[in-house]
Amino acid sequence: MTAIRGARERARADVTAAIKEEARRQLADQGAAKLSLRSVARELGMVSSALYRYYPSRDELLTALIVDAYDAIGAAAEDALAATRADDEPVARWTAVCRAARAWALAHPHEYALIYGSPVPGYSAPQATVAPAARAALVLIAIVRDAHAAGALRVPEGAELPEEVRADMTTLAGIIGVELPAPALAALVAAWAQLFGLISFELFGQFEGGVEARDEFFAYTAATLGRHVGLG
Amino acid sequence: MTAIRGARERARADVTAAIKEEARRQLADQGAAKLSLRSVARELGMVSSALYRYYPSRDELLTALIVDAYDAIGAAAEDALAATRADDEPVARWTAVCRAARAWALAHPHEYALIYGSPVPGYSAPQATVAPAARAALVLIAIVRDAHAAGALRVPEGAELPEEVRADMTTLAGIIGVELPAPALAALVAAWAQLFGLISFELFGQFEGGVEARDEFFAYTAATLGRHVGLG
DNA sequence: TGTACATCAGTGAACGCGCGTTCACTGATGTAC
DNA sequence: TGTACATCAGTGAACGCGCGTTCACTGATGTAC
Repeated sequence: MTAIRGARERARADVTAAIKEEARRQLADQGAAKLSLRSVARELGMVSSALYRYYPSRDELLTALIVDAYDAIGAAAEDALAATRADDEPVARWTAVCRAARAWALAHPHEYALIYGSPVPGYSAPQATVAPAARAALVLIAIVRDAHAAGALRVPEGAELPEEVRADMTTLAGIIGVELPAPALAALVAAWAQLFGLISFELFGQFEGGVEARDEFFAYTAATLGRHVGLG
Repeated sequence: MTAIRGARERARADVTAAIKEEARRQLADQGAAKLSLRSVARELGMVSSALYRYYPSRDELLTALIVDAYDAIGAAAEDALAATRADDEPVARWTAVCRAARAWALAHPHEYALIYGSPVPGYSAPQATVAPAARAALVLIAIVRDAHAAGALRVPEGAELPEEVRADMTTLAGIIGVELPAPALAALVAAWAQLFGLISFELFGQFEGGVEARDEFFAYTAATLGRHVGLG
């Protein structure tokens, strides 16, 4: 009876989801280091060993949360892009996406720290996290690719791109299937890292006592960053 | 007898240093999360409670390590600057300092993560860490200040600086006692965060599979960053 | 429709681990007269 | 120089905590005939 089997499977899916949800709640509250299978089980009124029917280890649960976090910030970036109009200035679209990423980070500091902070000790990210991790970056890439296709991308001026970096960028362009001049892609990769540097510094307290108008500072800097990538 | 009192005090200083040294060794090996008073004591052949004669709690020991880490990367930056010549191009001096910071981070990943990664859960940085934290940043500031004094600093082009940010930068310039136009200082603060964004992305594995020629990519990007700050 | 069997979610106890911190103590080192 | 006292580093036992994971089990849910 597929309907009855469906019932059992649905129950299983429900409990799996409840476990992940409670785990995410504790992650958001306390951070990854404090997250334990036992406390998740306790909160759900289960015995800790029961969780092993759903996740074979703490690391697997952590992986699920990491994937979710990458997906969440990726979705936030995608939504922000979708909310702009195709004929907005590229740099405006860029800034909108940057602000969305920052807003998500400020709203979910522990989840952000889980994916962009120091690696969790003893945990090494499995293959399953690679694709979700790229999601937010792909949104930035799309903006630049569109601008380039529309002939609205300036070539980044400055020093000659080193040969090895040019090779990396050519390979990378092939992998992600996007046609961009190597210097533009290099600038984009750098900007991507720099964007998260800004967010991390703010979130991890390095701006404390130096920068008070954080929203304005970020918006201004993100726009500057977009212009350095060649967006007008 | 000051000589005899000196002996007891010297012994105390020795043991204090040995504890910190062993703690740093374990931090470098395993990361901050795995660092425990008990294992430090074990390694030193002491009983765990004996450490409390030297550090009143684990957090105090952690604070000492944080201060040391900031001091170490600060010293690396200062040394790199001192190794350049005053008549080198400002952007070359800038790049040298950036590379030194990166080299230190690559050589001391766990110590780097302790100060620039996610905050340690349940630990809040005391006042004592503020001054050492600024040390590396002051080196970058000095380069830009010198260039400005020599009339060799371009004013960052681009959008008008928002009023609130201008105010922050004016205040900040006063605090650190440096005469720089607000847009230049804003670009500098942004570059500072972005520099550590680059280092963190590399160290925490975000470049995995995308950027292989890391040395070249970093050097190129650091130079570009310096030029964006207005160095020529 | 009814019965025998298989699946599988959840239980409860246990293993073995390591942690930070407190406390009463011993015994060596230093101080004052 | 010698003696009585104070300081203080280090000991060892204990408290109380929480963790991840394993394992034999019960009993309800689903399956096959």
